Amino acid sequence: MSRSQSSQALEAAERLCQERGERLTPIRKRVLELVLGWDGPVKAYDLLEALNPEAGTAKPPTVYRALDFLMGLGLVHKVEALNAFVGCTHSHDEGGAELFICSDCGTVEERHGSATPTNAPEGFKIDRSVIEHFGHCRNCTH
Amino acid sequence: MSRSQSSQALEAAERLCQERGERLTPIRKRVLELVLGWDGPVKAYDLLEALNPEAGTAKPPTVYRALDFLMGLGLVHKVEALNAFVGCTHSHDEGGAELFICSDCGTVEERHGSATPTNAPEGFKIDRSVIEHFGHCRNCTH
DNA sequence: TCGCCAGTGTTACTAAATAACGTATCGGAA
DNA sequence: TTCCGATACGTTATTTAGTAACACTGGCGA
Repeated sequence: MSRSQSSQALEAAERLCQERGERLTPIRKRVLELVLGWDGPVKAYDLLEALNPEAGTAKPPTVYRALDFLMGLGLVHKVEALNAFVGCTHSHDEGGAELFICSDCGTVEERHGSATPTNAPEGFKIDRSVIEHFGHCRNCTH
Repeated sequence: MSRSQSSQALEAAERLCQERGERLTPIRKRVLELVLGWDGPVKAYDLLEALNPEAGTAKPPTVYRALDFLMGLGLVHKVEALNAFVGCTHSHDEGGAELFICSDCGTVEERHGSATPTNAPEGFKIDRSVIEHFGHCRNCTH
């Protein structure tokens, strides 16, 4: 993610927290910065490592709590198939993201598709959808 | 999954292995039986536990190897968001499944939707898609 | 009969995530 | 001001998930 996108997302996060009466504490902000600045999806334990030279004593719950918080605000998405996390620059109120993940360069594109699939079982009420496409992005198919 | 579905799936597995020159060994068959007979998605370590009274000394690689084999044949799918596995009674040659998972009763419905989403980034070539919908099935919304 | 190879056994380890509980800080009510 | 409750964070320990690496075996073809 580019620097400008990243800082925009940070500002958006500040605003979002203000609106909702949530606190973007230093740890949370730092984790968000790291996720946004990371090249591709990032593992929780890599975040932990990145966090530690500065924070010193961060342990798994620290980073998982921050990630949970950020996911709650929709600022970070989890890539379930990778056990990894990606930053999100979209302003999406509701609804899940549809992720396109390049297996070569690791970049993740996010789209917001139609919430309801055409072929759901009758009467099935969807709460949350996980949609992750793995393949090769435009740059990597050349 | 009902008993008849389960035994049909087992027969289909036998046939499929025959066709492909693969061997449905006792362990693989037993794991498939367990997955098919399980009530909802099953965790690898639960399979391991279920396996052990009989096999005695099964260890993680045993069950993961069997699951990998069965997934390769499309007889089992992994639910990425749950780190769990479900049996598959469909005969689908290619293409990923779309799963509808009831958070109440745990049942999983499998559909095979349109392979290509309408809103993929330009030039993105999809290899594999993970599509998992969580919610409430018809029976559990009443 | 030899040697390969797929399948399995086994040990050990890495990675991912959470439970449970203690501590600090801050803002509002008494 | 003091106390209280809530929220966030620190810390220890444990559980859950998955894999690497190597040894062994039994069948099958040369």
